[in-house]
Amino acid sequence: MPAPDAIKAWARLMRVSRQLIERAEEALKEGGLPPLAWYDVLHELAEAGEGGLRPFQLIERTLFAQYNISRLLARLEADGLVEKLPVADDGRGQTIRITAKGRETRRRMWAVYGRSIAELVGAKLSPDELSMVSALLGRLRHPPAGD
Amino acid sequence: MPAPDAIKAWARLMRVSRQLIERAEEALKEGGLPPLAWYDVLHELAEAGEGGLRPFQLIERTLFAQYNISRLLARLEADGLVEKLPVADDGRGQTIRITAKGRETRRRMWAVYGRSIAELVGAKLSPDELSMVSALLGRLRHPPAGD
DNA sequence: TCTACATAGATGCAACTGCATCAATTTATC
DNA sequence: GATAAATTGATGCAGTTGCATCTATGTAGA
Repeated sequence: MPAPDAIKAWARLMRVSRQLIERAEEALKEGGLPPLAWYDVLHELAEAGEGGLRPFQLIERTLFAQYNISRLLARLEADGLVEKLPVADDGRGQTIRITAKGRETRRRMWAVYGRSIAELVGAKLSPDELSMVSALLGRLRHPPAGD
Repeated sequence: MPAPDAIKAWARLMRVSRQLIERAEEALKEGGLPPLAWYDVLHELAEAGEGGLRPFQLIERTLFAQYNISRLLARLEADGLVEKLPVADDGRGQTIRITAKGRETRRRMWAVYGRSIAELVGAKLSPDELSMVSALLGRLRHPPAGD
């Protein structure tokens, strides 16, 4: 039903993303570091700064499922990488803040993860091609991204 | 460490692929159909025809882990979608062949999956852009694909 | 205010994944 | 041909995910 061009692009997207994720996970594992999902959360929290983020904000940003974030945060807390603070004006919620140890872990992960990105993507395409990829994929996003 | 362009392309790739997979899985689930992974295997087996495929060939084609294929095939067999045949010249192995019911399931899955591809990708980019995506992603593959 | 409804987050249970390892062959080496 | 090494596929166990549901709190409407 879809055009052959669309099927091919879809297939490439599926296989390449799977392959790249696997490579990046592998590199982290070899470095004795936590999986990619931890990085995503630590990254968002690091960017958020001292104010931290509510779990539901992490869900919006990372696209992880609610129960997934809930348990991931429990593991991160157990490892001392984040802390859960009660939030003043909403008794249901909590604010998640990254700890110093969390920042350190994120830094060590980035040393490996960043290298993977550089090798797997940065070294394979020219700057022009990279921004072309970003632009085209941005159109596939929901909602579409213009840049 | 990687260039900002590379990071952005990577981030887009990660998020878009996650999002698209989720949408496609969702559509299948709503149709009361099995998950994407089943389609991948049934598709390969349907293309292989009566000769079938060895599990290790499926691993090469789909990039699933060995234990994953092993158990997925057990489920497919339990559902009567594939059959396992002993292979003459190799006592260790087996040949997996899709059944009529398997072909039928694949067809019903494609009706939904194909529509997802058309909507999520085919409708978002022009034919030129689609082949551009395929070409660029092909370069990220290992080994790189030329076309 | 009382009741209904919505939202934030956690959790029991079943299914699935990842890891390590196993058993059964086949292939290579001597 | 005998022994070691490699390959094929399965599986026990622990950790994770998905689903449904639950508790607790907040919000809206009569």
